[in-house]
Amino acid sequence: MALDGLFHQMEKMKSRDNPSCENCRHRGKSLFGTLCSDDLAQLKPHKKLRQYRRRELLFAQGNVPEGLFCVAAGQVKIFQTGIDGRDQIVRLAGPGDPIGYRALFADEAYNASAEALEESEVCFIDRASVLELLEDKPLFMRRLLQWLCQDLRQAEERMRQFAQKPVRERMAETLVLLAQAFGKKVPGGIQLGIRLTRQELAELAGTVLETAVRCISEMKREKLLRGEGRSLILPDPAALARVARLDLP
Amino acid sequence: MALDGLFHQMEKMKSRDNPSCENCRHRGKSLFGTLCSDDLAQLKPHKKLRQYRRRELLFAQGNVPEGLFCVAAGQVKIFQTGIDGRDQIVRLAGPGDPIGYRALFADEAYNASAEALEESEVCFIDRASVLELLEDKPLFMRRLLQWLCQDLRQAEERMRQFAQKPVRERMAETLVLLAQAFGKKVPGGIQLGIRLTRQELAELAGTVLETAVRCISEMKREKLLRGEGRSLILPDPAALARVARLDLP
DNA sequence: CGACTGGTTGAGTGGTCTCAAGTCCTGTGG
DNA sequence: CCACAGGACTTGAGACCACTCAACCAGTCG
Repeated sequence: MALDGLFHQMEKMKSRDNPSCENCRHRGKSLFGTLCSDDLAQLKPHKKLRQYRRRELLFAQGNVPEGLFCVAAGQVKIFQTGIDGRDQIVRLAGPGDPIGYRALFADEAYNASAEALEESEVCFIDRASVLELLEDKPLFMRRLLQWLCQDLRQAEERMRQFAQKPVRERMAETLVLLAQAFGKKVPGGIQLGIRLTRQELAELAGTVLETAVRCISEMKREKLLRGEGRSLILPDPAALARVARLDLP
Repeated sequence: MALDGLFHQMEKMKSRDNPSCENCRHRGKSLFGTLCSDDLAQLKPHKKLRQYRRRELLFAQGNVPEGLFCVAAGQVKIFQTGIDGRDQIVRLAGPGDPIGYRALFADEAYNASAEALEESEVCFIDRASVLELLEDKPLFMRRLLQWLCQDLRQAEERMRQFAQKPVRERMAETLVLLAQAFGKKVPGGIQLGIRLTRQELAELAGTVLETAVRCISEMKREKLLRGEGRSLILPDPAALARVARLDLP
């Protein structure tokens, strides 16, 4: 009995521990890395952990932000839908990454949608609490500023790539960056640790499904890529990076 | 012509009268809109007004930021140079707009260059003073945050346009936005109040000189544009906006 | 088993880019 | 004021890249 009770207790703690940021292993890197335990405790009642299944929307383009999302586990894609229904993935968010903060702080409707790529757990903090944080904690705002600066640099960088590079190079770059961000070392290369359809790869690289497929097939023929079941392996990321003519790093 | 020259003269005198921000008519909208007169007075010794001639560089990609620029008069283009030497204009800055703040606050080298499009006067505030401002004035940081949010939205928006829209639509959009930002009403339409070469229009729209020229010629044939000497007139901006399939407003 | 989703390939077309003339402006120095 | 050099602009021809449409295959799930 006692044991059973203890076990039950542990289970509860696990699921309630996760929702608390104190022990979140992503805390250091995240937006909340500058907050002390007291701050986090204060934040706790205004925070909910939500579960999302693959394909489920966190929010949709045009909605009004009710709060701030922060990924605890899983992967989320943020994308804009164009006039003809074609989607463009703006960025991917993994554990520790905040979502939807731009619209929230600019006090606008979302101009992108967010969708879980896999089973995900996402923290949600209500609007008022976040804004309060912004008022009271200069370091929080500072961190937020850093985040915006990063995103802005990447967005401008990517804008230029889209304007100047052919699809093949953009696809190579996309794969290299995915490998850097979500890659796992496996014998014989780096495996993409994220589940994306060809359609989604196309939307990342800014092209169309068929063209993306052709690029990937071609790269496989050139031994720059290998397919392992559903996921891709990069035997030589450096070679791919040369194909991409990466100009920053 | 003569009128234009006079106007220029007036502009010059105005800005020569007040190198200090207190009376700057762009103060309200600018980054410094939240600062009181005392703050501005304190800032004064760390501030210099610099003159730039057309084509002159404010800073170059790769440089380390020494401070913050803020346009007092004139026009400045911010652009990135690609691997093959092709330039992409990231944005334009007019009176009241800050320049180079992203790199400064992210503590990185510039990843773009800035060049005066015409005779311009630009305020320069040294790095230490700006960072101090950031520490001491929460409202200043808040304003900065807003600015970053705006720029990020535009960058992401533009990224999608580049990925999804054909050149003709992007060029139409570019012209409409230029008209909104720098247009002057003249009999028979709106005239672009900014001096850009076809090359620069191409770099804004993310294409090549020849293609840009062809788009413009075509639009002239369709009466969507008129050329007045060097500058362009939009007889019917709304029609152009339809061509551009503007999806936000 | 059929419906469905995701992946793959082919054929054809049109949009953009490149290269290569030319012409039109404009600022400059005689 | 003119002449001129050089930059800015314009147009054409050709090649190629990327998109569309269409068909087909391989799993997966009810």
